[in-house]
Amino acid sequence: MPRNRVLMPFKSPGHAHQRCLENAIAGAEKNCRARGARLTRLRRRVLELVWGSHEPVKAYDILELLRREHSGSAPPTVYRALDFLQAEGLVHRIESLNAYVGCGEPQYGHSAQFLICQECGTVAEMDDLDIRKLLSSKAGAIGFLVNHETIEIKGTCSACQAAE
Amino acid sequence: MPRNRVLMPFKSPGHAHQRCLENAIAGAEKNCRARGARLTRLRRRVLELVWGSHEPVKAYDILELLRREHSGSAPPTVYRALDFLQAEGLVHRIESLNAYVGCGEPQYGHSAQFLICQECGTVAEMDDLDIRKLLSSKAGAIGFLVNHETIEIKGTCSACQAAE
DNA sequence: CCGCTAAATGTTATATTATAACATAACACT
DNA sequence: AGTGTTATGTTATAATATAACATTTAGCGG
Repeated sequence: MPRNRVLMPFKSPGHAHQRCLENAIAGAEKNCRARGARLTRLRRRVLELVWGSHEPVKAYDILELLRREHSGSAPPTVYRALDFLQAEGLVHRIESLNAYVGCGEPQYGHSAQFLICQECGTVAEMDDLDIRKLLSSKAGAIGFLVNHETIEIKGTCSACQAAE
Repeated sequence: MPRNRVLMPFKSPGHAHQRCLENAIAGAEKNCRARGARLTRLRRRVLELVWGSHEPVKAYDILELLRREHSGSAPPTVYRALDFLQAEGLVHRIESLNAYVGCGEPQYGHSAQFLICQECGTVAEMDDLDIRKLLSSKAGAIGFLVNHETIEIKGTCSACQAAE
């Protein structure tokens, strides 16, 4: 496995999202089965809604969609499902946006680096060992032991730069 | 100026906080005067409250303190002051905590890296060029142009490690 | 100093995000 | 089927943040 990868690239012209989503769900099913985690109907549906795009999705937007399918949905419905999905590493929370994105490479509680395009809203996920190593070493230089990283980078993706 | 620095170290045993706070306020006054920004009574007071400790302070905690001094305080009072202070680089918002910390080295809109101790709540601010360069280069590798970084690292500070 | 303008603050209301607490239902295991 | 556990439903409320408009204050040219 390459040590530095872009887990979710910015949409290429030919991005087949239906396929992308199906892969994500299938992967999630497999992962959960392997670990004995229960990816229930509701949780899977929330995962699908988060994966609806490569843009961050807000909890209350998910709620609104859920309510169309099942009127008994309420905030806890969504937040509990998101908590589960996060714990399983199937989605990530973008702290600076109060929103959620699907994870391209589920891994129990791993952290990653997010590139957020301020023009189109698309988010790419990197999982770069060099970055983690450098942060760890810089923190270590003042005796700090790293447990978890939140790295969210805002800027302009290549497609949007080209479009200017 | 050294290119990599820890702007706010974890509390050393002898940390003289009164002095630290006074320096911060004096520096802010100077900075604002130099730039024609108006550090009003209210804004300065909010800055003092944020600098009350090296732990992140929440907007509504500031509000409660303000109300003891002036009953006409309301959420916008606090959020406007915080917006100003952030714009001037005098405080930073910690996205993952919905809270604010004073900035040790005010600089118009600069970004930084935060080390947040999960034991004692103390936050240290680093402003490390190597980290910025690496992030920029890794993002650049997929054509992404960086505008702003949010880097918040949670873990254990050296004092708390020693105390275990 | 006066009056004008722009900026800051006051005030009321409300939007947005998230969790507590307890009831009910579904599941997994014997 | 019985029982303990996990998930979901339901109601209420907490915590965070902003909109919109009124009033006050500061800066500045005259």
